[in-house]
Amino acid sequence: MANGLPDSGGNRANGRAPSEGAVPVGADRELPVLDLEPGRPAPVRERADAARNRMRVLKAAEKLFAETDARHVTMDEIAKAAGVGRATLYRRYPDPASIATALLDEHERQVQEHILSGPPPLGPGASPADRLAAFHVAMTDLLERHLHLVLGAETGSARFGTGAYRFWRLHVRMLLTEAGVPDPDAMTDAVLAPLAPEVYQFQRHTLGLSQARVTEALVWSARRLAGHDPGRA
Amino acid sequence: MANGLPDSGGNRANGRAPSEGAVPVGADRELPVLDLEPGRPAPVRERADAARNRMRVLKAAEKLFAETDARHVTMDEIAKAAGVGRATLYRRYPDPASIATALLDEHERQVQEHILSGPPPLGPGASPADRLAAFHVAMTDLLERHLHLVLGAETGSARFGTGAYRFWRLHVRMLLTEAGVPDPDAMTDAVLAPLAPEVYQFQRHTLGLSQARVTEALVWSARRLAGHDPGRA
DNA sequence: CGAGAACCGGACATGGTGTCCATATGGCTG
DNA sequence: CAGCCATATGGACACCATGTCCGGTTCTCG
Repeated sequence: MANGLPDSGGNRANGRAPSEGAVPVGADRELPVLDLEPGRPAPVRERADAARNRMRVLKAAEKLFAETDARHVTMDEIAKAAGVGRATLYRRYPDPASIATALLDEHERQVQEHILSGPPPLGPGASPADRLAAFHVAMTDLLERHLHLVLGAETGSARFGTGAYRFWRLHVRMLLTEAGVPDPDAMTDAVLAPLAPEVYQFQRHTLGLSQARVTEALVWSARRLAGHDPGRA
Repeated sequence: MANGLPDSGGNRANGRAPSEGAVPVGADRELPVLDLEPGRPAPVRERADAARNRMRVLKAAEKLFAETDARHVTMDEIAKAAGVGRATLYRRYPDPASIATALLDEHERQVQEHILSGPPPLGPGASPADRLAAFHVAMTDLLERHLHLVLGAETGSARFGTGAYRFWRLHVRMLLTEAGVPDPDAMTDAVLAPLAPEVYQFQRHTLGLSQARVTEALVWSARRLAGHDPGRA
């Protein structure tokens, strides 16, 4: 997975607000995430040792996020596990969340591409209700497979600063608009809210619900909200 | 507000899970929150200086939560602002969240009482759809008035450990069941998710939506989900 | 093959956490 | 009313995590 130079260029600047304003570092890339250039060869050619270390870091972080509570993974631990110094880590990533984001990036991008140009019902062509339902299926699938990373990357309010969230938001807003839902701007975040990683974790692991039940509940609710409405109030 | 000895007895033990299991301190009180005994006079009589200090702490914390980002309020700041030592704070509250919880407690309790025995549509007597709609109105009202406290108390996954959440969950689950919604256990948390303080804050202050729009979107969606369904799938 | 740039990681300063213990204070009893 | 004991108090301590800096090392290009 971490073989396609996932972040050599500048995709760590995807919008997490560290604390108060003050644009982090490289505030180019205004696009949500989405920047479909398969393999641009990095601005100045990455040094071999740097690449090797980045891979080690990514691999170690992946492991840590998976094996321990992703929300309490620390830069120190990652550095130790990867066998590099902390400063080396900070050179590339400002915090654990951005490492999780880097690991998550390609998976999210994949879903995004399917949404934009894949086959229906996830891609264009189906009815808004069907697309919204398919979106929920895809998202719960993503959550199920990479929950630890999502917990590491998009917890709490950080979620809303993510480039990924901007993308999901745009998409859902469009679907709700097409479906004729009253106030799409206000509805969108309500529709997206159950996909917060904390909610999914609570349902799956505290409540013990199966993935299928969670997914089906969301699908049902998607259809109910965006489906043809035979005379609503 | 903080005049009725809001927490002299033992309501700080309302279920926040600090990190990993290990029941905090006073694991009596298994009830959600709800413990309607107007003014039981505290186990052993609280010392006067203790009472005075607790009031000072509560007042200072309230101010801090309101004036600065509630999620970054620290025990140190509260102690300094209240003019007491840190250890004094720790004696009563394990972390800032539990202080926010204490401040929030009576407001939430009030809503809970209205739900249990107030007039319809919030209280018993109305249709499930109407009650769910009224619930959302009451909740957004609570969020609007005390967002800073909720952000301090129920952020991220902490929300789910709260006694309050258990109560809301029970109530919504019942309404959804009555309304004939398919899998209430899975639906409930999806319905509750948009009421997470981070979501509300994002809608109100990042997006700039009015309270009315947010509320109405939730009300619409509540009716849509729990309303009479002319032949659902 | 050598010079310069990029990278590395140990060390430092800072700030928050949670706990301990000697001291001060309040409430009860004789 | 005085004295005692339990409780409350807060300064100090040890720990952990964060970010940053700088001297030394390693790579790449000419």
